[in-house]
Parts: sequence; structure tokens; C-alpha cells
Amino acid sequence: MERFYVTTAIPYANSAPHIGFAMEVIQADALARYHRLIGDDVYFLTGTDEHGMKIFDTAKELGLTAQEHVDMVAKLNMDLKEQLGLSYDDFIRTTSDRHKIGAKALWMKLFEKGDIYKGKYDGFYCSGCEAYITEKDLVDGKCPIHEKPAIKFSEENYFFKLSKYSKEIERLIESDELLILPKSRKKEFLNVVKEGLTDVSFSRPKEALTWGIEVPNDPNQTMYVWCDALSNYITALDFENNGKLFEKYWPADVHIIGKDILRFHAGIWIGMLLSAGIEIPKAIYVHGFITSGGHKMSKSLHNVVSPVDIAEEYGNEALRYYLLREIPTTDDGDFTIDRFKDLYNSDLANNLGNLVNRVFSMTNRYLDGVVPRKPVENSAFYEKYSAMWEHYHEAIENFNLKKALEEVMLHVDDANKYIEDEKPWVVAKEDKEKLKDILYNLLEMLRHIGGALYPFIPKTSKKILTALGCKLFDGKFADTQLWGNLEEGTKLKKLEHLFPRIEDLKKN
RNA sequence: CGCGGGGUAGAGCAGUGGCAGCUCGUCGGGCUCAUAACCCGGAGGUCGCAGGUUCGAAUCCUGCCCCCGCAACCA
Repeated sequence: MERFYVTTAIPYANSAPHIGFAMEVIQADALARYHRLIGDDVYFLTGTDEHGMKIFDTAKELGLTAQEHVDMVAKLNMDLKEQLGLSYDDFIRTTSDRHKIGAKALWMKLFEKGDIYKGKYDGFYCSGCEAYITEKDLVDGKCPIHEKPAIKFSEENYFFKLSKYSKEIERLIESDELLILPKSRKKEFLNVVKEGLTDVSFSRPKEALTWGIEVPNDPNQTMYVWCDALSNYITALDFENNGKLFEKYWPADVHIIGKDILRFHAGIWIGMLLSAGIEIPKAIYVHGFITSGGHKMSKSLHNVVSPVDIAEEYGNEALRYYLLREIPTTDDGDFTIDRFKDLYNSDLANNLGNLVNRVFSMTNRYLDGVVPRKPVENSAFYEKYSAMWEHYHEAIENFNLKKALEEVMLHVDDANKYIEDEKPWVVAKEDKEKLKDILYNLLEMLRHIGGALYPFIPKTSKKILTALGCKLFDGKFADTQLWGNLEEGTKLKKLEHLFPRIEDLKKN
């Protein structure tokens, strides 16, 4: 049995969960479920990033303490487990004691290695933005948004010698020892690394950053986000004590992240691990962003989509389906409610739901709901479904979840065509033995389709398999992928419509 | 010379050298097991523009035009 450790990025706990993160955590969930399905020992981690000035300021505006504010937002994120049907094993909060202890331990490792040094940080601050801005964003020395002169400041803080590891990071990525998918992202980041990575600011004076983890060997400084947030992947495993989880699951098999934070993960995080003498993760999978009606989601455009609302109204299985099937796994995609309803009705209700319903209905009507004996001749189906599984596995291994799902749905179409071609309602009147063949084949198709859907829409998958009298995890997944495993004589269980049609479609 | 993504049927998209495809919509037909579902067929595209390479280009090269984003809730 192989072990498989998958993580999501930890979203910044400053506001309600975003649909982009919903997609990320659902992708991670699908991978985790897939690996459990093929028999791996899986550990799946998510959490929240809860420090930083922005959170501190937002809390103040809300009249809350920072802790109260992040407690609230963390709760919203934890509620996603139920709302999105997630199967993660652990949820790490960066304000938790176990995380703070781990982050400090990691800091000390880097410090003892001599990779953390004190330096001077020169920057600009705009009182309009109430934020630091970089020199290259300035126009005539002024902030382009507020047109106020930026305040130049200089402060002492700690730096991490990332430059020292630049060459090694380049080699690791080039050789795929650190696999970055998709390849285009690997290329993109390699271009950055080849320029040479520069040292990064690793702390802030306490007065500039009050809400954060104290630097262990300097009470006047607070850790900047890198050591605070990125470390979550190992602090959750109790790495500082070389705990059982760390021993068993590290290095991570996959970090799933958005394209905006690739350079932090493939650069800074890897550099930190190299410095600390800790193994590096095996792969980083990078997804894109979700637009809404072709535009970036923004409050001012009123096009922000809440994953929680969609899941509540249409069910989390439908949301999972949309995010995994409609949005390209590694590229940008679009979400609109019209397209969502469209896809729901055509794919889930009309094709999948209706297919299951008609097969069950015929089996009940013609065969008293009992699985008939296996047909003698079945090599064509054997081959067709072996091919399906092959393509399916290959797509998932390459982090193309959309393609894997498409492959399964292709077989849903195929099954609907098979019914049309064979016309079991006609055969029922003429040739009972032939009818048994047809219905056995159809039920067996449902078993395969139902099983393959598990990583993506687990509740639906379980409903189908349970109604067929099959178990998902029987410890012999290789067998369940073989054609003809459905057992004769099994009495089908009652099955409600899986996806009732959405009827309130607006006319465009 | 900032960087990146893109322009293919009415809409949304796939398609990296070999007859231009998918989903929705639309028009016509079929079927009655099924959730007004399913199946078959039609109409609809000079693949952003111009040039080049090639027996052959949506695909490779050059130039140009246009759109979107610079990254997740903040103006």
C-alpha cells in the first residue's frame, strides 16, 4: 500500500470562502478520494492562514479582536467540509499552538543553518492604501491609485538566504524531482529561477506587524508570512518532534495551489526545506482562476459567486461536478449560473440520472429487480471498459481531472445509445434470454460508471453502487475494474432520481 | 520593448501538421424503458487579419489588430 499526502494552500482568513478556493479544495478532495479508491493510505490536509496586518485591520473595523475575527472565518472554512462534501483528515490553523510551535522550530533550523540574517529593508508606504507598495509601482514617486507621495521607510528585519538555494531549486525542477504540473507552469517558473532567486524578507518589526508569530530568538520581530504560512504543511504533521504522521506521510506527494502562489511554493518553500534539511515535496499541481461571466470576480462588479450558496441550493455534488468538469483543471475557467444549470440538466439529470433511472426501471419491470446471469459473450465490453479505466487513471495521474470525468461521461452517453440500439422494451416481448444479456450489460456499465465517479461526486457514486448491491471499498479495486463482476441474483435496491431537473431556467 | 492568457458555428469551449469537433440553443425525424428525458439527421464556421514554411496549416514561423487579467475581496 502506498501512502499519499495531499495538501491545499491555506486561504487567507479575512473573508468568506471564495469559489476559487472551493475548486482547489474539491480538486484535492477528488485526488484524495481517488487514491483511497486505488488502495493508498491517504492523508489530506487543509486549513487557514490567519495572521497578518490585513486581518488585524479588518478585525478592528469589525469591532472584533483579531482572534475573534479569524475564529469566525476559520469556522466558515471548516463548515466547507460538510457543505462541499470534503474528506480531509486534518485542518490546520496558523493561530493554533501546535502550528506556532512548529513554525518557530522551523525558523530555528534555518537560523542555526546560518541562512537567516539581519538586514535592512527599504520600502515605500502609501497612507491611502495603508499598505506597502513596491518602488516599481510608483509613478513619479507617488502611489498611482491615491496620487499621494509614498513614504520612504527603512526598517531592520531578518532575511532568508534564498539565493543560496537558487541553483539547486532550478535543478530539482528541471529534473522533475520536484514535478510541476502543468508543464507550462514549470517552464514559466524555470524562467524566473534562471534569473536567480533573491533573498526574501522573513520578518517585520513587531510594531509593523503585531498580529503574527514572534520570532523565537528576537522578541522585537514578528515572522513574515513565509515561515508562518508555508510551514503549515509540516507543522500539521508534528515535524518538530519527528512525529508519527511526519514520519509516515512526509514528503508530500502533491501540493495543490493556484497559479498566483507558485513562485512562493516552488521557490521560497523549497528553499526553506533545503535549508532545514527536510525532504522536498514530490509535486506541485497548479490550477487557474475562475472568472464570473468572463470577468474577474469583484464586489464592485457584483459578480461574486458564493460556493456555499450554490451548494446549498443545488447540492454540493452538482457544484463539484461543475468545478471539476467544466473548469479546465489547470487553466482559467468561467462560472455562470446559467451555464451551471445547463450542465446540471444536460449532464447530470438527462444523461446520468435518467440513464440510471431507465436501467433500474426496466430491470424492475422485466426481471423483478434481480441481476440476471452474466452473458456468455462479453469481450467487446471488457475491452471498452478496460480502455475507460486506462484513460481514466492516466488522466488523473496527469492532474487532468476534467479529462478523467469526461472519459466517464462518454460512457454514460454510450450506455444511452446502447439502450436505443438494443431496444430492450421490444426484446422483452420476444426474447427473454437476450433481454437478460442486455440488462446485465447495462447494470454492469452502471457499476463501472458509478465506481469511476466516486472521486468526483462521491454521494452519487455511493447511491448507484449501493442500489446495485456493490461495495465501493472491498480492498480489491483491481477486480472491480474488470468487466462482469456484478453478481447474479442480487436484488436491486430502490433508487430515487439522482438529479431532479432544474425547471426554473431563465430565457436568455 | 513589463509579464501572462486569449480571438474556432448564435452562446460557451475542445482541438500542436492529414476530411473542422463537442455542449447548449435551433430545425426536422424516430422511440416509448426513462426525470418533456433518450436516439438519429439537418442548418449554421473563409478557425482575428496579412504574409511565409509545407504535398498539406486552426495547428509551425513573421508581422499586425483586438479582448482579458496581473490575482481572490481589496479600492
